[in-house]
Amino acid sequence: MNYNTKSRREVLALFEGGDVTLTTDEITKRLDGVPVSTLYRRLAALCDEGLLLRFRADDGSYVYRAAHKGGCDCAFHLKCRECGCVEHMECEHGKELLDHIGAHHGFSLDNAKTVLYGRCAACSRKAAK
Amino acid sequence: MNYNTKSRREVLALFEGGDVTLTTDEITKRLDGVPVSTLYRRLAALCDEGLLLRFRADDGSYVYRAAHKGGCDCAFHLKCRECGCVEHMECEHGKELLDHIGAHHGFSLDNAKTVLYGRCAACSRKAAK
DNA sequence: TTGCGTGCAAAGGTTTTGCATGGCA
DNA sequence: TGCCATGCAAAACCTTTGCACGCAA
Repeated sequence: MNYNTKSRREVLALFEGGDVTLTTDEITKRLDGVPVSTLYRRLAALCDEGLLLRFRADDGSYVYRAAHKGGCDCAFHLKCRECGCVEHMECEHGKELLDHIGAHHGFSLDNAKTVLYGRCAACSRKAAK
Repeated sequence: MNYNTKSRREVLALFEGGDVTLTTDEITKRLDGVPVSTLYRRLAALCDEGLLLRFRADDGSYVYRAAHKGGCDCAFHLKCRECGCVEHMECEHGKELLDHIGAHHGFSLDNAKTVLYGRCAACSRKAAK
């Protein structure tokens, strides 16, 4: 399974080199000519393989992100609701909270699925003007 | 605007008394007979008024929750991906992290929109068996 | 050759909208 | 009475699926 086909290569190429986060809409536009059914099937397969992660966007559509090899080490991901950027929060405070949530609240967090929403520093500055 | 109509009263009644979280599907079933278009319009209006909060569920549909008067004081909400329960995490650790995120990462969190996903204590125990 | 992948079109589920009518204030 | 709310049906939207054909291994 998982033949090395053209569409597979094209989809993966979009996510190369960095913390790319793409909506289904962006993917279909960049891969103009590829039928959506193929895209959905390929994206789903890549998620199954663990190469991509899939989230629900606020508008109900999907958003995909490349899974970091070996798993992302970040405690949390901070997504700006204005510019859409995603910050990876890799600091001790965050990791402590993860431990605390597990130890004191009995809750094991799925941090591949967890995104904190808010407004990033840049957009806060813009809004303050 | 916002007349005190039958459907408005019925929708609000569902959210009375506690931390209720309802999917659109549950709402339409409990209010059998009310057309979905009315429900969607009323739910949207109640969100605009600030009485309800609206989130995307994993299946792409909406989930509604009563907005606490004066805003929910919890640092975070922990949602179990198995049983669907939502825990309000009101502890100093969480609040410290909120402050830290603001102070050190320049990120102002919108905690009405932020939900941490994982597995609650009860479901973890069940899974361990 | 075998079996997954592709393309097209049709179906599925949830949410939104148009329009005429009904009901609150 | 004026204006918002309601009901019904149709549309919009994103995603999934069926089926015959194509292509990688």
